[in-house]
Amino acid sequence: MTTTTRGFATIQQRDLVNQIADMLTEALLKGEFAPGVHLAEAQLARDFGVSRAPVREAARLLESRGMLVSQPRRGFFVRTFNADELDDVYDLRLCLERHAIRLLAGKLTAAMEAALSHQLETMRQVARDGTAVQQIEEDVAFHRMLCEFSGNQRLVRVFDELCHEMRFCILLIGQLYDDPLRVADTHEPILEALRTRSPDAGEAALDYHIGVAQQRVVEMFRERAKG
Amino acid sequence: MTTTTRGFATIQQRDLVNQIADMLTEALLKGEFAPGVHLAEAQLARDFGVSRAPVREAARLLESRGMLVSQPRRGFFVRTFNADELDDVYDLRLCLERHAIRLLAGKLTAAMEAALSHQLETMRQVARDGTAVQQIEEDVAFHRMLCEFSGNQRLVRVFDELCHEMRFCILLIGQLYDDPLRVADTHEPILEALRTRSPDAGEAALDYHIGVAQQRVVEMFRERAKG
DNA sequence: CATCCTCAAACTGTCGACACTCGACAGTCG
DNA sequence: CGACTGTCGAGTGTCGACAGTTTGAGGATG
Repeated sequence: MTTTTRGFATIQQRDLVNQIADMLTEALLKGEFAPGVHLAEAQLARDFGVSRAPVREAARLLESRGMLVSQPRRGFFVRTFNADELDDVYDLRLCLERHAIRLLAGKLTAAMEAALSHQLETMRQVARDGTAVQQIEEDVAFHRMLCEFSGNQRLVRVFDELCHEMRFCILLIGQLYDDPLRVADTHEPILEALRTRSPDAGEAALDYHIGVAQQRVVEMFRERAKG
Repeated sequence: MTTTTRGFATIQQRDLVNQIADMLTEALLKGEFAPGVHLAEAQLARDFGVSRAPVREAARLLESRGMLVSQPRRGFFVRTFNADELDDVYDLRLCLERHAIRLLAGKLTAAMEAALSHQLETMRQVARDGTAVQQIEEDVAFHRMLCEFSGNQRLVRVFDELCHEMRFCILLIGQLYDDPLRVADTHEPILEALRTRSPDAGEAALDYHIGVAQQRVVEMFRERAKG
């Protein structure tokens, strides 16, 4: 949140490209476009009431995020995931977070610990009275903090990319957590390992935590593909 | 394959966007644009003899690859790296390759081993009578194989992104290897560890190999920034 | 009935044009 | 002399249009 010297919030003059990208992203996450379907630029441009140029650029943006794919002279299509690709995403995510927690264990500050604790509390809160989307977002936010606090910004960027793809798949599945409060609790061992500055315990906790999620999500995704 | 009215087979007309992206990439890697410099769309369009639209899209592509950055209403600028960012890239790369070699150790086939051996031989060849660029490319190719053979395609994609950035920095530095043949040889322990299916030895070999490169490259980069 | 061909509609790739914004510079006022 | 304002050129954001390509339907053909 930036402010001027007078305290006004700066005018957020976002360009059309980002607005369109956000709206497309939202639509994709809501499942309004079936995987593999063709997105016609002209049609989208009409829908948004703009010309094709910004739509094209927004589509390129989403392509770079792995949500769309393009074929020359044929245009953009909604990215299709198969269970193996999703498995790769989780595998890579685990790789990143293990690394992050190993780095973090050696440099955890009181402020970081407080932030993580607070985030865990937020997760428990939305586990009780929040939507499924909120639960997922707060969950992601916790893991993102681990990456941020690791100090490797490049790692955070990749993590964000992977999250986009995971969200995409998860919201295709529909509801994810059967017992959100229990899911929130399974983050406690990770934080506990960090408190004791133990990278090995941290890795182990992560392995378990993400492994369970991976198994569950990929399995559900595989089922959905059949049905 | 398109043909002219005269019936001559014309060169496969690749997308302008990709052609421009490739030429821009090449120019960037050659250091023809100083880091931080502003790239004017209209000027580039004139240089390439095309309109601004494909230039814009190519620039977006390079932005997603981390070689350019854009500011709203101001356009595209050549990405500036600082030594810390480069350090992050190497750190992440090591993280990926460690994971790859761990996966690979459990599934190495004879064909994979042969391919890696062959690549190592190629590296020795260009170490004797190749250019610095060739040496770097064959080196990268070896490491890329490790990622590919790991079986995680998503990991390969991230590796490729990181390589783009590393090339970008390395060719900014200028010459890298003082003794290319020795550098090629330091890949042998990695392959040897794989032959014995030992993930731990593989990680250790990688840690050493990449650690040395990281230290050297980042150090040289830091020096260059001062001088 | 299956296959090939023709053709029109739809769509993408590219272009040139216009409006608006940003930054620099000179001029004005206190 | 310093700060503010008006103006101007450069450059981006967006648009509508055109040309060539892809697609799919429907008819012709074996």
